[in-house]
Amino acid sequence: MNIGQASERSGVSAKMIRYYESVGLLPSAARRANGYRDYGDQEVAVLQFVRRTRDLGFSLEEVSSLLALWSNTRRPSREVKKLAEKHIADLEVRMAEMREVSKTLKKLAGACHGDDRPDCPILDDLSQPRTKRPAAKHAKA
Amino acid sequence: MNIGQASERSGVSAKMIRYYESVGLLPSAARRANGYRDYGDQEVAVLQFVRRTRDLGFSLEEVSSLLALWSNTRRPSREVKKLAEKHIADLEVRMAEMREVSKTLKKLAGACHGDDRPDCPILDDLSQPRTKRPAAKHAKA
DNA sequence: GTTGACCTTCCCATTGTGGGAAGGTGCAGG
DNA sequence: CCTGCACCTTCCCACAATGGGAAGGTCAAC
Repeated sequence: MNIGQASERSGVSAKMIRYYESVGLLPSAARRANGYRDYGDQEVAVLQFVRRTRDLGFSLEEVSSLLALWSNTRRPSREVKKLAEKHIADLEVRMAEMREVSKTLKKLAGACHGDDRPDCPILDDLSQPRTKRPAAKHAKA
Repeated sequence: MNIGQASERSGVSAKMIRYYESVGLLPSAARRANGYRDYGDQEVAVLQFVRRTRDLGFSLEEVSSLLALWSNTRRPSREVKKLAEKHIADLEVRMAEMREVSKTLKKLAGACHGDDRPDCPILDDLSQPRTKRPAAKHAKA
């Protein structure tokens, strides 16, 4: 089947399928005489796996590792679990950072009248030379 | 003072100061005869404001709006509060997505022995053609 | 006058995705 | 047979925000 069909069935855009192939996440697809990529059910299954793994927030690098484990029938489940737990820990860290920020903002927003008047504790806080805010060293969130 | 000093005092890297200027977040800095950018306490205060606002996770576009409000003494605090609340809502959405994913992964990881054996509920789940997983439509996290 | 610490601009890489151009292919209808 | 449309191909650009680093100018101290 063509890439369009594979895209539709897997939920991965054609653009992304080509990209995944180009960065080596996926093996080079078979080509037909006209140069079109050709996919079978097996390939679609892989794409679906990638899609779901991405949906769970794993990076492409992690997806790559999971794909390798998936296709290795002698993998130790330990490896898989380790990746999952690392990702969970990652999520927890980011959620904690976000929770801190959210808490701070809620407190500030709660103290702001939010009317026509210009005085605003939010801006006041942002103007503080040094804050006692939890020092979000790398608050990506 | 030079950009290095301003960077140190504001906590914004020299690289970023130049970048912020280049994208119009900050006005063009004054230049000395030798072409070096020149900063005063006022500029450093702005940089600190940007830094703290970024630390709270606002995008550069939002920082830009907040800067404008900050320097407008006749702003309605309503505007500021609105931006803060939008950002809070944003965080809540992302945290909710992450929580879902985290919950799913914890359940799966909990069911995986994590030893030398290859059988693994995590991979099994990722292989499911269609999951009942909360359909994280755009789980960026 | 040389060394070293600054500064300048410019380009590249990151992560993952989409948009779009320019051109080939293949099928259906006229 | 030709045209049009839908599909495919590759290639480049853009995003957001940041860092790395090259090539070159400047300045102060020694």
